[in-house]
Amino acid sequence: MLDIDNIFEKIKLDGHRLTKIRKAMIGILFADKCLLSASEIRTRLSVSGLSADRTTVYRELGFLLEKNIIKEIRIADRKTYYEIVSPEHHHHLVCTKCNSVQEIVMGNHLKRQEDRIYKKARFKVLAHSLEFYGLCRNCR
Amino acid sequence: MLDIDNIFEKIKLDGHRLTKIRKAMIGILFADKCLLSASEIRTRLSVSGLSADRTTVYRELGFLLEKNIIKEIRIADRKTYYEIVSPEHHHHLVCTKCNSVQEIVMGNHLKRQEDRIYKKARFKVLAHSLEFYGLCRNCR
DNA sequence: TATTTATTGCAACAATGTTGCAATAGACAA
DNA sequence: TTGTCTATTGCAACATTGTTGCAATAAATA
Repeated sequence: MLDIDNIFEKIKLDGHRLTKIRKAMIGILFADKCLLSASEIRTRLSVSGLSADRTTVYRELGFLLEKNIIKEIRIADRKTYYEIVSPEHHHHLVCTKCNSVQEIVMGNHLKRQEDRIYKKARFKVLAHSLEFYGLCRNCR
Repeated sequence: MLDIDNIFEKIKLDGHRLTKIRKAMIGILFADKCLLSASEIRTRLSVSGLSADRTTVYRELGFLLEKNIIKEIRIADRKTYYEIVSPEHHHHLVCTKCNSVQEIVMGNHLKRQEDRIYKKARFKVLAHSLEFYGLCRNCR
């Protein structure tokens, strides 16, 4: 899932259509390495000359989520953000001053915790969300 | 912050009033050890005979957040939940089948990661959010 | 070019959250 | 107990996010 053309191909092979809006949305999410909200995506679409209804954007996000092309992230500002699924599992460093977001890769420390949770609480962890909030290099 | 009466006292010492709704909301959040949404809190209020406007509930939640009496948690169902601030830092195990939520205490594993983040990315972590999703003991 | 149906836009709705303003009710003093 | 002050509340009105049904449109293939 590194190349945008692989994504396009996969969608077609699954019997779906490569519409202008779909291609543009994937392109926007692919190009922009930070987190984007539904309304931000919609704004970028219209900036690039493609006006899409709110409904369409949400439905397309649902489609891309289902296809595991993007994933949803909720951070402390109460909004829902989306990002392209990347091969490397990562977390986010959210600057509470300038709102910038960086990615951070963290080894398998959590995996060990999850094993412990299973032993201790009999709870089978299938996924987790971890975000760090603080001050980025520039805002410190 | 273990005793509800300490909370009441602190509020009065700060020059604020102990209204029926305020006391009831703190009582509800204090009694219920799981996460509650704004509308759930409002429902519980009216069940206990206190009808409060939506606005009032949100304003009171804002007040309690400011006073650091409660904190906000956002989990993957897109809702915002609240819980009493407890002395022990903990995380949540959210069952994706029955929606139950348990707390889990995790030592200082993340602290070590946060030091590493500072050294590596020059990002000063001030807070984090970590939730685990999976199947609880009963739903496995 | 014609056909099929996935995708889109529109209208209408639901839930969550916010703001301004006038009315109400805690807390305290007399 | 009563009066005063002002923190708190309710109401109306609004903004944002997200969803659903249905008819119109436009990709993909023959």
